[in-house]
Amino acid sequence: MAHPDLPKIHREITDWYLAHARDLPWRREPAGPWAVMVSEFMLQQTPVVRVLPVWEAWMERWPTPAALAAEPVAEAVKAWGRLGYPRRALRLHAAATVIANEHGGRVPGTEAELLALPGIGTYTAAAIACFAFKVPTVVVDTNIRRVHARLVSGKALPEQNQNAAELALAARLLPASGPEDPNGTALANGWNIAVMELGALVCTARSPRCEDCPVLESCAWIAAGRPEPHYKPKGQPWHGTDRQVRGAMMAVLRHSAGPVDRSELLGVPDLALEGQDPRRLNPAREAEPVHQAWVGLHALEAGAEQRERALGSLLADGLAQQSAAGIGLPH
DNA sequence: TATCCGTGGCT
DNA sequence: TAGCCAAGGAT
Repeated sequence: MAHPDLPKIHREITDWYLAHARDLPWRREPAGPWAVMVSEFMLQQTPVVRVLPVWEAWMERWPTPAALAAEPVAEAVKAWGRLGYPRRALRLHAAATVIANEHGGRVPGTEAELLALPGIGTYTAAAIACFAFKVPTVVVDTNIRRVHARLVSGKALPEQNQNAAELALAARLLPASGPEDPNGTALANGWNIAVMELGALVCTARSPRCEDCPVLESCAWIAAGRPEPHYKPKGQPWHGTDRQVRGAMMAVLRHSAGPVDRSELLGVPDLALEGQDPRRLNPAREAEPVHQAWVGLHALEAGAEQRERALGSLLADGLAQQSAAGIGLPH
């Protein structure tokens, strides 16, 4: 698409958004910056449908950064549940603590300030600034990159690593300010969220619903005959990895009332103890999450060395803490 | 810069 | 079914 009719594309995509956008709670008034920030942390690499219930409970319990900062980080990790990447819970709690202590309890509104907070990188800083503070900035996430790659560059997928050219393209595509919107605020905000939503709902990675696309006629990828990706995406191994072991250990820690015995967490189950530990082996309590978490951990094929390594990394990350009582969630 | 970091639904 | 993929960040 050498000379895209940008005003036309802007109108088609923003009109599509007005008609088809999901009604997400962090987009509703009066959802404030904290609501947006919590959603952005949870949405890092996690689908909306899994975030929704956790976000609702989180905002109910911790309606402000100060409320979260006032509680032990273990509570954040437990409330994070099974969203995955629990380090995000640590960082959200840490960011809330900085906000409470250094920003008067209010989420800062500039990208530079946001970028300085733990767990906030380029994307999240831009997203919070744009969505919560209406800053007309360039937002680039995986959805937006994919839409741009297809619509403008004629490729099936964006490059594996985001590069300067993509950022420049995103900046070029941003609607310019007009007489009714001198700062370009509403236009930029509406455009960013609309393109992201289009990528999430229509211009999806695997089975794009091109028949529902508002800019099908302008799409360079369609014009090129929908060529295949020019590379093979790298897989994300799981079975047998340290991550799998860490996940199983975290499940045990999340569901345990207090610290657990280190050797037990590492075990290779001690058959002599079976039936004696009410936390994990009492048949009457089989249905309890903590029991299932223990069973899941012990069922892994990982050897002692790998379990040691996984636990060591959890301790190093601050997701687990060692005390005289054993291994528990951080305080 | 390449790799690591969870979880589960979908194709 | 096995792999792919999801509003990334830190190192």
